[in-house]
Amino acid sequence: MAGETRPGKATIFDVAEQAGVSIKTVSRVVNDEPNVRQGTRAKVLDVINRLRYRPNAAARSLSRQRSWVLGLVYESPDEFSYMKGVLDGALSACEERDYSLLLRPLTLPGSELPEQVERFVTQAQVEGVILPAPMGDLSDLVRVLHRMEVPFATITPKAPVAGQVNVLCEDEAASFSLTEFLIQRGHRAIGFIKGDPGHAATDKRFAGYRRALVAHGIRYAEGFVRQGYFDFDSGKAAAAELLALQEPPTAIIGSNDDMAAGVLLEARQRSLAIPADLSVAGFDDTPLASRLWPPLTTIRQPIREMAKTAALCLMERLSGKPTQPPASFGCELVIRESTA
Amino acid sequence: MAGETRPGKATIFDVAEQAGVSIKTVSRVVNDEPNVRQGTRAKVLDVINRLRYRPNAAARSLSRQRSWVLGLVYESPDEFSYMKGVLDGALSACEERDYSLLLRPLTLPGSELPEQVERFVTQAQVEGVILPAPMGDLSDLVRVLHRMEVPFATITPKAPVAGQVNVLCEDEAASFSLTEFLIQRGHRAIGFIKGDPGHAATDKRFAGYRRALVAHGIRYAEGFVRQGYFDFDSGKAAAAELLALQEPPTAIIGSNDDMAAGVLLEARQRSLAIPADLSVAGFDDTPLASRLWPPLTTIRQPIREMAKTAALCLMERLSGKPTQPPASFGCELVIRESTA
DNA sequence: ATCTGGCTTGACAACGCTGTCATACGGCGG
DNA sequence: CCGCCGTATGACAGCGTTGTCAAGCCAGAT
Repeated sequence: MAGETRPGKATIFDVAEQAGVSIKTVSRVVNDEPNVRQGTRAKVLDVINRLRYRPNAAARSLSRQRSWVLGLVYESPDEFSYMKGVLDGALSACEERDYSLLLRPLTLPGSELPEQVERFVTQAQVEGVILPAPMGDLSDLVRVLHRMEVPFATITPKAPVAGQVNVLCEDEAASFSLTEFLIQRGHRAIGFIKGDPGHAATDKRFAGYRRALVAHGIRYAEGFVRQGYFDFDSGKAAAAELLALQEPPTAIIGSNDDMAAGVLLEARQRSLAIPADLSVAGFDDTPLASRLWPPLTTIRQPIREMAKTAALCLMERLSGKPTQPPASFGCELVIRESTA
Repeated sequence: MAGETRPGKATIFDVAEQAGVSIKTVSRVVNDEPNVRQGTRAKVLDVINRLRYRPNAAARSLSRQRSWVLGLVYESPDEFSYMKGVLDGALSACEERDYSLLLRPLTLPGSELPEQVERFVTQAQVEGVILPAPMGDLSDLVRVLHRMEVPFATITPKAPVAGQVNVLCEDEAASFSLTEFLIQRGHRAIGFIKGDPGHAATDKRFAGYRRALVAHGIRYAEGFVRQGYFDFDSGKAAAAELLALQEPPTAIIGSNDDMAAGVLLEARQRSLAIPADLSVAGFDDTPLASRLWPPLTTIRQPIREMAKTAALCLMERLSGKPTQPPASFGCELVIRESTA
């Protein structure tokens, strides 16, 4: 019995020859197609194992006119925790279904964005693209994908894109419950730091905050609201303004954990005791939230599952199956020691 | 003039036909090969633009027997900042050279690791793999790659792998200078929390610490050293032990920022003032370091550049060019308010 | 005028796999 | 014994590139 002579990689021809069948039969076995006799199948599988045969992806792609490659286009923030959730979710979906995932970080005010995305998609034959916020709201980007006829899935877009997969979450409700929680703990003067205007979460979280105030008969005061950009520095700066008010708020909500961290630092520098003098809360429940002092009360969003769902739905679409829009994801209030 | 009739995607045949040349000539133009007359080249380029022709990656891979795909195999930690640096660096290299990057997170005590990696590599025709610490030290993994004849690049392995790209950094020297810095600030009782035993950084950082003590005539005390695992919880636990000593250290070095964050939290819970009662320092200069209170003194490692170098060297090797080992990277002491 | 050699160019066979279609085989009802 | 049909199998043509090799052309040398 001549062992494999190791002539580079085994091809479908080698398997066919050693198994005494045609390449087509090998192909059938490899792809689990019907109409192959038990015995034949076993014989082929045996040779495949012996030869360590693995189908060539390029050849398969070429022949089938498919690449099984998904793209993930994102804006890369310093504090990467949220994106890590997206990444993990997407990767997990890809692993399940034998897809590959390609990454494309983009810097945002981007005039060359359409070309960059086009190059990304064509160069690697990307079949479908995942667009976490705020990518799904960039009309340039969406237009390019439409023109190239590349399906995509948005994660928490401002407005769902018609004809595409859109994964949403109960941001407004979550913000409502967080605000309500603070109100129930006795807070009346609650500051709010908005996120980047480009993100849907910004509007929804703010809306939930307002609705909670109204629902509990608290007058909404514009002076307690500041614009931030989802990053530490803007959170710190906003907190500085709020805490410098004549009558500063007794609680501040940051629209994400990184901004809430900024609030914490600013408060510390003003020697405020947390939560005695000031309650602070954030959104996202990133690792940062539990590492700060005191650990942050925050909203946990199932971002990993959301991204996974986005990827899976996208794959369904690519296989031509009828897709129904995924349900909206719920969030969870995580109470820690930064609020009282 | 009949515009493009949009029959799916344009192929090299379409271009050849419209330009009145053979497909081979188009191929020459596309690949910037010599021996094409100026005029011909211009004519072809014109048609390419008009038709928005883009070469089919699968066909190209199949024909050239190359995929231009790199793999990144890593262990995915909660605190992802370090890996984000690796990711950014690798992606940047890939973008420069028109490679694609595929990710493969692995969970570590992994018995199925060899199969997982083999599947990863074959399924997507990965040409070369990047192995950030501690992946380069897993003999199972290295063995599989050797067997499959897949070149790889390690980032800060314990021992450089012969015949492969190895990117190193001056971890020992950095640790020495950090420790020396604390000594110069008057500290004599300096605690040290080691990282995960599987990482090279663990040994090197510890060695630098010891060398600095000796260099300054301070007796090394085993009691001041604790084992950690590069994560928040182990850092906090180690700090708890150190601070419970009869004569606790006046400064504690965590082998990374996440563990230092743990120290900070533990200290806080014991109502220790930082840095008055206790100085704390970390490694890596992650976003976390600057968001904590007080901001951490730490060591900045050029991980992004290191990863980029690893990727670029790997590509050189894949193109068959003679590669010389990259130089060792230096680190930088970042002094913040957690030390006094 | 002929030969030589360097540019240009094109014809055609891979590359490894899947889709299409034809063929062989083995009952089964008439 | 014939025709029919469903299952099992194989031959062969793509899929879109690139590599190989041959051929055409033209200037300069002989």
